[in-house]
Amino acid sequence: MKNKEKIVPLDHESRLVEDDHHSIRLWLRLLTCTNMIEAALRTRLREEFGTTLPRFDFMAQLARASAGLTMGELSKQMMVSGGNVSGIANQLESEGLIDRAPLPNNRRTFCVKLTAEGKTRFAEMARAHEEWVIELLGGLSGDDHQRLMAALKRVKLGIADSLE
Amino acid sequence: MKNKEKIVPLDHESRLVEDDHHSIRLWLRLLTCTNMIEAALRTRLREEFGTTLPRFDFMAQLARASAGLTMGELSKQMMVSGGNVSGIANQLESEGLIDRAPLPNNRRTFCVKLTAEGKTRFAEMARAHEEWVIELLGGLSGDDHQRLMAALKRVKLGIADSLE
DNA sequence: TTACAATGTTTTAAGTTTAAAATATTGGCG
DNA sequence: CGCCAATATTTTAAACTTAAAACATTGTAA
Repeated sequence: MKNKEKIVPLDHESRLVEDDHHSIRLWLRLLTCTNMIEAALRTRLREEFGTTLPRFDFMAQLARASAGLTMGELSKQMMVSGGNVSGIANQLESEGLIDRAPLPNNRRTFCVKLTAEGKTRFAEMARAHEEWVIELLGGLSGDDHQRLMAALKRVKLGIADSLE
Repeated sequence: MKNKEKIVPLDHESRLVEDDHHSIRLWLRLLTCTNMIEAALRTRLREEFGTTLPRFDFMAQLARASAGLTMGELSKQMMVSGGNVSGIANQLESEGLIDRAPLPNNRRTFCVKLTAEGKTRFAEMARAHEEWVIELLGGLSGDDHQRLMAALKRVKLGIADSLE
């Protein structure tokens, strides 16, 4: 374990070895970028608003759906398990930020919405969140943005395809 | 909640509304792609090898460090807490997949390595893992790969910059 | 030498997350 | 109607994760 001449930050790409397939390299780079952004957003949400990324995400889904969403829809959109959204919903409900109303035609489900206070609180967080993301991705040119969006769209479609 | 004419998979991008900044759109697309790949890899590692992503990651770090690593080095490279690697190491050790050998000159630390069985098991998993990643990213052309790698490199550098 | 700061790891307590089992409700079909 | 599969959600158990405290060892400096 000799000293390195240059200290470089370690991350998932350190896992690479010379003969790894280029798809593995791409995947690890994708993972590193996402983890870095997530870590920054998580830290700031905790420090500035005393909340977590999953809770912000939960509220963000509701902010976009003024008619409300069911637990199942929230689970799918957030890409987390049903049990997970149950837990988050319990927290947000006990803090008065969301509201679960029964649906008349189906007693298995209910309609989850932001309360008035929830909307206010989310609006503050969303403004800061947008600034942070713009700052984190601000080093990219407009061309980079467009190319990345297009390439990631193909990634997304390719993944969906490969999962049948 | 009317029927859609076409069923599309829901994901983080469902959070978007018309006036979101393009950086937000890019971030959510990045997050969606990463989550989809992670979920697929996690499921397959569990189904085919009865293991988890963190355990795979731990072994992957050791596989490329034939001289072994200390717990601290593993913690840094995996970007997780020390307590976390301790827990994973206990599991893998009790399964005989890794081995902790004392270092003669420093009794605080030890050298973690894959056992012979660990190497064998990891090699099987790594082969499958590489296939899965290639399959998941297989929809991309060589040009796409190169452009994505380059653009994500700029993303990574930009993030590092914006975090001082 | 002794004290004490620094280093390396584990333990602890609290919280998150998942997969799977359990619960409750709906809808179809004999 | 009565049964049973499908759907929607919650609960449970186990694993993961972190921050902070505890523990052990090393290095340093009075």
